[in-house]
Amino acid sequence: MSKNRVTSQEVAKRAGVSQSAVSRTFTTGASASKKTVEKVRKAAAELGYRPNVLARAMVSGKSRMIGVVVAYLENQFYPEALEKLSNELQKCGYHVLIFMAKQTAGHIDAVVEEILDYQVDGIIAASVAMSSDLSEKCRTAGVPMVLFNRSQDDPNMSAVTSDNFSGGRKVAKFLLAAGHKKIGHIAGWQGASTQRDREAGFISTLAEAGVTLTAQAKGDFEMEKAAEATREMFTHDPPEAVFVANDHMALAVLDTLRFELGLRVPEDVSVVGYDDVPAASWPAYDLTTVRQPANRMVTNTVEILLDQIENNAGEPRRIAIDGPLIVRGTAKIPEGWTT
Amino acid sequence: MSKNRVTSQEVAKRAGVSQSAVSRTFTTGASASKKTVEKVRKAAAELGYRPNVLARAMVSGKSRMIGVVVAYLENQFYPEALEKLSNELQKCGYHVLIFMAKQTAGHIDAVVEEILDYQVDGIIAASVAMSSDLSEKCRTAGVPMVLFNRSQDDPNMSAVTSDNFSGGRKVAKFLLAAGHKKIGHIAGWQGASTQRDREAGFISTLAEAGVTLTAQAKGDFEMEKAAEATREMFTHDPPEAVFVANDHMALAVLDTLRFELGLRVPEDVSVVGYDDVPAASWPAYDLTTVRQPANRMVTNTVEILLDQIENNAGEPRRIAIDGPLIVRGTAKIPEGWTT
DNA sequence: CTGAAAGCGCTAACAG
DNA sequence: CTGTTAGCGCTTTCAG
Repeated sequence: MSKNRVTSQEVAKRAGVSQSAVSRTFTTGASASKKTVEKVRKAAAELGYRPNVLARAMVSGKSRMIGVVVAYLENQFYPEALEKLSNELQKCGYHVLIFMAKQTAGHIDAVVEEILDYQVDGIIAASVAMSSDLSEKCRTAGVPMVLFNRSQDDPNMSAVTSDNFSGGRKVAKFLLAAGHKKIGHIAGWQGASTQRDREAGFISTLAEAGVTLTAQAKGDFEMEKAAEATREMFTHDPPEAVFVANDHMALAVLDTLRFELGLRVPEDVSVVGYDDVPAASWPAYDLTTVRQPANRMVTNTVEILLDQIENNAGEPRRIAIDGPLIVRGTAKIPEGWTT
Repeated sequence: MSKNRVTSQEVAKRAGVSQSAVSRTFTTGASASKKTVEKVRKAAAELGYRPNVLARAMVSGKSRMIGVVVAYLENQFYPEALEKLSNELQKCGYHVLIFMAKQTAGHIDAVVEEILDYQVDGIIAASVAMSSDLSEKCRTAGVPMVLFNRSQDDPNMSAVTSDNFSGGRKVAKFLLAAGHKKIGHIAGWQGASTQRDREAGFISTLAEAGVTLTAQAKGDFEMEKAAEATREMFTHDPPEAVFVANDHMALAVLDTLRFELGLRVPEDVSVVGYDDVPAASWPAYDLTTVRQPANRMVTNTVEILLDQIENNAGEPRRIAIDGPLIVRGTAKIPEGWTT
């Protein structure tokens, strides 16, 4: 039951070549004669040899591991993103070392330290806020980091998001076009840039039309809190329409409205979410929402990170990808609405 | 922008001790005088030193990484399990290297090879079938593996599942007690032990009561296929009740029944699922189902694996944890039914 | 193109 | 308890 990994040394002996010859045939970009390669491959196959990635990492300084920090796996958007991220990275010969973070500031610091201990080549921070201290630490450690679905003021931090401001605008325009006047907003966690940007785009566009929010509440991106916010909001002076800061909360809002408060959607109230998670398209919800283009967000994230790693491409980049409003059944559709 | 990691050597110099002294103060179970430890800790803190996990892994033969193979992240059961798994492992000082597997046989082999390349200390295979070849390979490599939510005939492979046979029985008894006679089953992928066991428990219990399935269809654990299976099943000779092999499919079945076929649940048809994923309790679905005790499954999985790793505990273990039937609103409740 | 030799950063005997 | 000495398995100069 002891570790029985075959070493390059053993392969070398069997192939009748030096250990470095073995290394060369398994190192891309190293030169070895056809004959040598052949002998080595044969011996390796017979022995079941595969290079030890960790040993390689030690000397090359490249572990081919990417640390991924995630916080909200209950929100369907993240498992989906994680899967795509992992697949994309796997395709490029990297692998994901995963870290669950609690949203408490201290914990994230600890988590990043741990990640760094593993000598990852890069870090993807999904849905977590990074202090400048931390990003500074990663920079001095020479480990590039890109924020996924969250952006930071820090100008030398790369970030990929959807265009949340524009998304907020789209929702406002849609609701306005439908003739809604009394409009509410159920917000996520204010510490999140996504929340702030969506809200800013939403409110400013409303303001341009002379409309002010009649109700506002915080759901902190949690279902239970969103349900509670809904109860409160609809007890007093119910709005005709609500923009919920993400789908995860919107599902709870919908359920609360329908099954607890006995309201009809969209007849009594229009609801719009954000993300377009899988559940948003399930008939039971059929949620009108703004789509975050997960595929493109992932592709861009990986591209930026690998660029940083492999080409040491200097400038941090921040990308905001535009996503469409997906019109479904939870919000009144403006007359003559197209697209 | 170059890697600037501080080494134990540098810490040693600054603390005025040998490099091994530094190693000792950071190695649990090594002895160093209070004084030395103090000096070293101080120097380390000033320099921001942290041990390089990979280097440590090289010499100790322990990477403190666990490879986790996952296939169905769309099914809410898995993100939940993954999160718990990762947290539990993190608590024990291990970290998760994640691998997405496609269900094609060849791909899994390749994936396991890659995992092994990273010198993981153990492997958790969630929802994937392992060939005996593969498990054999892991065994010779000295890397213990435990199957999560899937079990294999191979007697020297550890596995943790819920008691799927018993779960299937519970569903059958419940449906029978409600007086249903025409009963259908929408199955998952037959290659999965979970599917086979749930079905066996279900059908055999029905048989004991002299009841035979009036309809049967395959959904392969996919929503779209489950929806298609539902359409077909309810077009001809609709059953009064259906047992769907997991919640993920059951959600699609419910939507198809209600919004496409115009049937009322549970008035026209009773539906029971399996897993008790988060969405099952959302009011829009309110699905009656059998709970898989994710927490206990995870705890057991980690315990078995670490036991194997740290104590080289020989015998493979197979655990099937009993889960309760969660009675909610999608199935007719038998008169006088308790618990 | 190829082998010999020098480490990557760390832990684990081994003497003292 | 402490420093010295070997490596872990591999890539990468460096001579040939």
